[in-house]
Amino acid sequence: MSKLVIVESPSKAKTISKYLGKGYVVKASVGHIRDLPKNEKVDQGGAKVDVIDVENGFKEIYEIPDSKAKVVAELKKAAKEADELILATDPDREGEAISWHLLEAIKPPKSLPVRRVMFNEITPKGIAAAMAKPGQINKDLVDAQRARRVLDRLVGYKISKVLWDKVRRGLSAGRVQSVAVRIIVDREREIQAFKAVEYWVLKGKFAAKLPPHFWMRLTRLDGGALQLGNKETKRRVKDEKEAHALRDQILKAPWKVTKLETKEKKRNPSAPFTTAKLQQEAAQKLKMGVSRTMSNAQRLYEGADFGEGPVGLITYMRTDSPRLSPDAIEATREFIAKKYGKDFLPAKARVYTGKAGAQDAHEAIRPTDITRTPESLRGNLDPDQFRLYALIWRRTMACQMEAARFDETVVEAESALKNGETATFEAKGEIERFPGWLAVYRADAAEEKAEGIADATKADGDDEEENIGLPPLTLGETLKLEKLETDQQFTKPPTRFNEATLVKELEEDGIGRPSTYASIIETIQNRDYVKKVEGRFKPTELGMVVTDLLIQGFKELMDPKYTSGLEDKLDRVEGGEATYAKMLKDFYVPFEKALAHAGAEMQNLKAGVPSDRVCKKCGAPMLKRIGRNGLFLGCTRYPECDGTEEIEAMEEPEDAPECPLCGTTPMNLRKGQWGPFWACTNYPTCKGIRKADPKGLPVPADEPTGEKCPTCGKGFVKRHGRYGLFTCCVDYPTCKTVKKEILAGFACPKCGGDVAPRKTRFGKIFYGCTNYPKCDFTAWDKPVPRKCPSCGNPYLVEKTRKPRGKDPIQVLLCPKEGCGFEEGMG
DNA sequence: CAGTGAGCGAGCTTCCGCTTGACTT
Repeated sequence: MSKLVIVESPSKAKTISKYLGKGYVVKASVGHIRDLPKNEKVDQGGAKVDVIDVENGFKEIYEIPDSKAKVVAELKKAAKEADELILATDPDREGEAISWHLLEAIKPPKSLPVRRVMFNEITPKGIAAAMAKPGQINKDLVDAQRARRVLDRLVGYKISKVLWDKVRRGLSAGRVQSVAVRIIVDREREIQAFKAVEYWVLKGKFAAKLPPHFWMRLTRLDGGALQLGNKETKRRVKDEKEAHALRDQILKAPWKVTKLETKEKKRNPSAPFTTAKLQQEAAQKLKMGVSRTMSNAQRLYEGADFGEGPVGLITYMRTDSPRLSPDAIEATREFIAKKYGKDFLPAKARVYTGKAGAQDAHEAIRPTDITRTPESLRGNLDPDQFRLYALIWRRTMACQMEAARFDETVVEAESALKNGETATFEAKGEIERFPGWLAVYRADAAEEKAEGIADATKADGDDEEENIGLPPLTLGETLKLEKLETDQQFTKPPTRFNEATLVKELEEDGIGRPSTYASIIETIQNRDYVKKVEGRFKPTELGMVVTDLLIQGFKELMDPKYTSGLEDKLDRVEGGEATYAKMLKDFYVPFEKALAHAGAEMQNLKAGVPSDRVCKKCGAPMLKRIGRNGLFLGCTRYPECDGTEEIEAMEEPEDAPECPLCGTTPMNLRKGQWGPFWACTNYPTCKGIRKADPKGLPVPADEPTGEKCPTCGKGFVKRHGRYGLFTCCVDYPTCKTVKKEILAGFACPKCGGDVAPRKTRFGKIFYGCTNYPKCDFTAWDKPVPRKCPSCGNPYLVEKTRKPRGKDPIQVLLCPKEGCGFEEGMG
């Protein structure tokens, strides 16, 4: 007999199993095992049963989803064979609920002792300490999770239904996704409302007694700070005239050093990585997207095999805490002392604590063994994982090292101008006195450049700062102004969010969790609320309209601060100050009112909502409406007047084609019955069109091959069809002559006929014999006429393999069952 | 290939968080 320990993650189960040794069986729940049913339930009589019984204390139904049936069955079986059940799910709200659900699902006999154990750190010491003081499930924490779950379901499903009714079926809304879209919409509006302000920057090149020459900027006029960036200040050199007048005055004035100050400045290292910080840094320095970062991190967490079974290389990658275990701090300090010397080690360990709202179930993301340097892993990891590991290793090392120290010198030169104003030039110079933690980032700087890692020392500091080499100077020393430059500048609009900066924003407002950041980004794009333009999020017209409607109808929920308010309420449930039912009732009463109001009053895009546009045909106002092809403007007098207009011009790819009939360029991208196509700008005078693929990219024109069609005598062309390139008669499809080279001469292995690409009714492409239905040969992947060197099968197939975190690769493999032959392509 | 918007109304869409593999017409 043994004790059954249940954790959430299979990898964690492996590690803990190793630490606990004999007498324990460690298994994983693989996340949540029960959930609210996805759809409405009906009882035996066919009557609807509420998943959440609002009238009855919000009593909810849970079920085990099909995908989890196997796991639960296994856990049940293991529990039967155990003499003790130890629930060791994560030490947070969700983890507590998983433990409770496990008990409810496993229903262990009364005779089986059940204990709840919390591992705050997966180290031998941490686990031993946790096992020594087991407790029981905290029902208040479970209730808080239930309340969170039920509230999210009520909000998500009920508001989504309102959108189906008012805008379009299939749309969705939720506490997290709708606010994420709102943040992007708000930023877009700021950008639209932004008006650039002109300002001029004056820079002077000065010479002192000793070289080198140095540049100073004019920073103040009559003591008032000048505008030198987006930040508005008292004084602004507003145009060329003013800049040039100032220049004339400055050139005539005498200059000397009026201030010379040198101060020591310290720069401390950043805290260890949380999920959000890792995502930001990986985006900035490795140009790695959020989901790629997470899958690479997952691989590092699951570990690599160095011959003694897999070893996890980093701690858990979904965490909101920058906390390090005492063991890890100790090990890191030891290693720093050994590698860099005592000078680089602060007298006391640096301690990082999480934000107040953080759930702190896991440590920061750090290497499991700090002595495992990136160098020692080179060649054992694939490039992405290596770069990510190096990023994590350095950040962890640096966080326990001494501050970097600089001497910062500020120089000022002041002079009274002829017009009575006092002008001040200023420059800052910086000299490094001690590198401290920067040493970690410098070590292999050259090598990393080759690997495409941006200069890591810069990102923690400010890019704006100018590093000017100042000459030795003395106070009162005369300076010669050798050159004066005037630069026209404009204030810059705010930038759109990219994946990492959006996550940063969400994290700061407490919206979403480390495990969901990547999926939030996916959802808001899948729903067509936002799309990426040059890697940054731009709301679609749909996203803006839906956001506006939701703000009208559900103001509180759409506030970025809503989630933090919710957290406070959940804290009260966790603390036993409020019950599950009370908390939900307080939320639901006003919510139900808002729902009813929205149902009755919310504008309906199908019926049309007023716009500020006027019909070009008849002058009547136009309505913003939604149809099969998205949003458009339609005349209020429809059907008497059928005037319509585009709202959102389609994204025009840069290489707009030339009209094949009249040569006009560029053509317009239009939406037609069968998707986008290119139309001549002179329509309807010229009716030239060009094909476009579903994304709106122009399909290359037909290329004459020089051959003659044997059927009609006209020329043959290479044409880009739905399934790619094929050769056919120019008159296709009038003349249906197609050259039989669809699959590079590949003959059907069953009947010797041709094989052509086909589409299933779901749109998926497969390859089938042209003699269908007489011959039923089909293949999912593109067949290649090459005999399998392993089993002799008459053909191989081309397949794209997508290794996690890596770029997809093309491979050739044998389709025959059990053969397994595979080779890489090019 | 220059569209889309009332009319009938089956059965369907959708949330957030926790965690990893899976097998299509």
